[in-house]
Amino acid sequence: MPDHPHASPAGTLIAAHGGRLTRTRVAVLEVLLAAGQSLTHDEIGVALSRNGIKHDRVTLYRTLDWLVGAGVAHRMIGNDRARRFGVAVSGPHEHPHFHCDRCGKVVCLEGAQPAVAVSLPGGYRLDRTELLLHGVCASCDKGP
Amino acid sequence: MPDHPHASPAGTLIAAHGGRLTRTRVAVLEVLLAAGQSLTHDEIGVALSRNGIKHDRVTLYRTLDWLVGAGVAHRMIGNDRARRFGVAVSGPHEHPHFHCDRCGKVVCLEGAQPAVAVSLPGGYRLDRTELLLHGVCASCDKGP
DNA sequence: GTGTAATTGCAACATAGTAGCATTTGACGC
DNA sequence: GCGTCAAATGCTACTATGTTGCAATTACAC
Ligand SMILES: [Mn+2]
Ligand SMILES: [Mn+2]
Ligand SMILES: [Zn+2]
Ligand SMILES: [Zn+2]
Repeated sequence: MPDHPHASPAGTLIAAHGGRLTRTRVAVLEVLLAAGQSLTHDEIGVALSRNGIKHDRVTLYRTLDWLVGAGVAHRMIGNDRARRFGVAVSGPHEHPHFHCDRCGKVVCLEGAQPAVAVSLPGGYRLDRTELLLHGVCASCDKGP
Repeated sequence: MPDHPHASPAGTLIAAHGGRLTRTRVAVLEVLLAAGQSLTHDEIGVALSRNGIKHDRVTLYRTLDWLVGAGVAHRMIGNDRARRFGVAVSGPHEHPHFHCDRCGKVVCLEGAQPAVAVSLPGGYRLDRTELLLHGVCASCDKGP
């Protein structure tokens, strides 16, 4: 719908992955790019509305699925059973994450995943490792 | 309901944590002790039924919550959004876990959690770390 | 045995996500 | 620009997983 959607970094990213340039797709990716942390489906929906983007719940789910499938975004499940989405900056987010066990917030941490030396049972195939630090975030630690 | 529920390891464990010895509680813990892996609420329910233990869905949820609160069991969330429960053998399961991204199965791995040297943002409090290995389990790798 | 708080069972509710299908639209060739 | 058509959308239902409120039951201390 914008005159030149390709002009934005979001549009470029989407096009680079062979996806159609749709209003919701671009808007969602812009939200993810602007966010400093992983966001839930709901949080993204609220952000879209704030940006004046009318959208459907299901379309948003499908848009997020597409972004993940295309490798543009990554998805992780929080202790609150909600999936959170973020831009996949370099590969499938090979960095540790912090999960706030109070509010569910997830933040990406700097630094590489530690080298793992764990032996798997026979026949098991390893795809990737994930290091989670669980605790309480700054705002939850203060607040009630 | 059994004549001497204290006689079983399950009964002993529950009593040691100051909990009332109820039929479902003992039966659930026995299922967890017998399982070689973490089980979902549903899988535990099926196991109970197979053992002839009539039970209520909600009671099972509450029983599992109690076991986790008492530190007898631990709970983790899988990529399929289902919580899985296992006996907490030594502390809050300080060992790595393997998650099958195909069927959701979770298995506890031997070995200790690697020492982590990640710096958290200011004000964040770290409670525990969790190392997840993602991949495909042996049965999923064979089967369709 | 009795009293009482913990536990259960049931029905209703909540949240997060998925499926089917008719309608709309982005991209492509002209 | 214009027609074509698969990809994407917007609905409406539906599923899976877990929670709440409350009256009835039960384990256990006495
Ligand atoms: Mn990340
Ligand atoms: Mn474990
Ligand atoms: Zn928090
Ligand atoms: Zn599997």
